[in-house]
Amino acid sequence: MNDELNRKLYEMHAEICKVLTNPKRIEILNLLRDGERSVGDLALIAELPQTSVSQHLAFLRQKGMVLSRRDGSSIYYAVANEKIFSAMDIMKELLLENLQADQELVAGLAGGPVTAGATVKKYRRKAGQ
Amino acid sequence: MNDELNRKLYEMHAEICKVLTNPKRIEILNLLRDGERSVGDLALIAELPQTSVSQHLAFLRQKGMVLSRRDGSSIYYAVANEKIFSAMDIMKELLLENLQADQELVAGLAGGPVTAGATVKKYRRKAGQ
DNA sequence: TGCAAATATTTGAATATCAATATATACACA
DNA sequence: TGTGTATATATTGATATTCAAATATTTGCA
Repeated sequence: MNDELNRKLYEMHAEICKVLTNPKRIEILNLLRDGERSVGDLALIAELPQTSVSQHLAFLRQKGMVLSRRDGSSIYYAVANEKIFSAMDIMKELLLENLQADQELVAGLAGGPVTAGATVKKYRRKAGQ
Repeated sequence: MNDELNRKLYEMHAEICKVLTNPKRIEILNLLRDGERSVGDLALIAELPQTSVSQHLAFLRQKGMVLSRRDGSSIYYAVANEKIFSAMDIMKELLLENLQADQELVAGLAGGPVTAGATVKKYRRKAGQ
């Protein structure tokens, strides 16, 4: 019955996560951690072309992740919901823990096939490539 | 000095977040919430072609988000780090809160331009489109 | 009104992603 | 060894994303 609705929800869920899949957007969001900033400031600090910053801000705005406020000729952006930082932090932790696991895997392989085989036998991490 | 390294980190951070930007991957991850499942089961439950499930699992595996274990002719997948669920949950909360905010905005606009104007004056939510 | 600064939007080319199809591999069992 | 089942990989065409360059809009101020 609400199969259709579920699918729609998954789509929206995936869609909003796209906010975090561009390195420049992540950098911009990080710059907004300690409060609002103007477009020009963001461009200056991140060393990005204004037009690029503006594009990413438009995207973030369209997804409801940032709010904008005009003051004179400048426009200030702020994060709409601080929860985005929690999500970012968790994903970063995941990234770092994965990197660490990979490193341990490599170290294990270097230590000889016998012990290495034992540590990766039950579950396979990153088969292929 | 580590400007280059920072950029690399942002890239990897953005890259790992791609795990969450496909509705089918989100559904698959949700199915793994209560433990491991075989590829066939996942395909059956999610009503997706096996080849599609396999592709998404390969992607998740390549990003280190799932581990696989072979048992006979079946291959069982499990989430590698439960933190991914926290990130998913937060993003979903964000989504729902945004939907709610939009709804309130619409309700405000329907209530007449005077009060509506007052509620959205300071910060702008979703300018354009 | 006209000009400059700040920001936004549009456009096009390169690249990435997706789903579907076809093909390949690994295992179990006879 | 041969066959069937489970899973993986490769390819292809359609669609989406990205970046940068050009252009447009808004505001402040002379």
